[in-house]
Amino acid sequence: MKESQALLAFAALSQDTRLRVVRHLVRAGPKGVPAGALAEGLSISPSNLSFHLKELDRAGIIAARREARSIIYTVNYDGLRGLIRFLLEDCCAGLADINLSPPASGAPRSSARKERANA
Amino acid sequence: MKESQALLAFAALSQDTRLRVVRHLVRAGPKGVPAGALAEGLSISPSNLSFHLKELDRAGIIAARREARSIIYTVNYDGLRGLIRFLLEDCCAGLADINLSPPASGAPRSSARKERANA
DNA sequence: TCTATATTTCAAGGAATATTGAAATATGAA
DNA sequence: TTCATATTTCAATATTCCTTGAAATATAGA
Repeated sequence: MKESQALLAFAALSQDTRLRVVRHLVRAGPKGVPAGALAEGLSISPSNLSFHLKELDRAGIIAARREARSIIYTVNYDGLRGLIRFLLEDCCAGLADINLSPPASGAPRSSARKERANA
Repeated sequence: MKESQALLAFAALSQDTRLRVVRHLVRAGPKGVPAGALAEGLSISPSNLSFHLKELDRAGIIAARREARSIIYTVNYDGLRGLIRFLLEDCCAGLADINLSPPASGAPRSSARKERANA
């Protein structure tokens, strides 16, 4: 994932309504949710939802398919995976000092120790 | 990590200058970088850098310590870890359908298959 | 074809963010 | 204390983003 793509994705997820859309879609799974139901579920106007859906789509975080009169939105798992990988590998863990376990008390030479020592 | 905290973090990382600051600090490691050197390295004005540093700090992504006349900035590893965990657990992988390996060709019932089938 | 439904697009205004340069604060040295 | 350095704060402007409501587009059924 290129940095510019990551910027788009972060921007997409940095807005309350859009984050709620994503979580809604994640819960729904691969079968997806039609735009109308989303707007209902989140209590926002169709036009406003549409604006945010376009943003999420542009960022590669969701996908759309038409089904009769409805447009069904789903999460784009590859897109989310790419963003997580960017955070882990390209952006932030060049140091390998990041693992996902909670900061263990007996952890060896973790930078978190230094931070606490400085507080 | 609360959703509101995640929103702050995404917003913090969704801006070009700030993402560059973070990557710079990650490269520097726990010893950190003084604000002046950061401004030089990124070719932005001290005042503008300061604005963005405050934003990153507010989001819990960096930490600061004073050392004589300089203020040394470091990445806050716990903060970044928290964000990655939010993406993996709280936000997006409730489905467990996300793992970090690239979409394998023989992967079982991955939603990516459905997406390609619909393209 | 005409009508109803589902959604998007567009334009306008309002709100939040980013950039700039000047002034303020904190530290250390002469 | 006075001066120089390192950084932040502030106010003004510029830019980008969000919301709203009205009009446009696409689909399906009578």
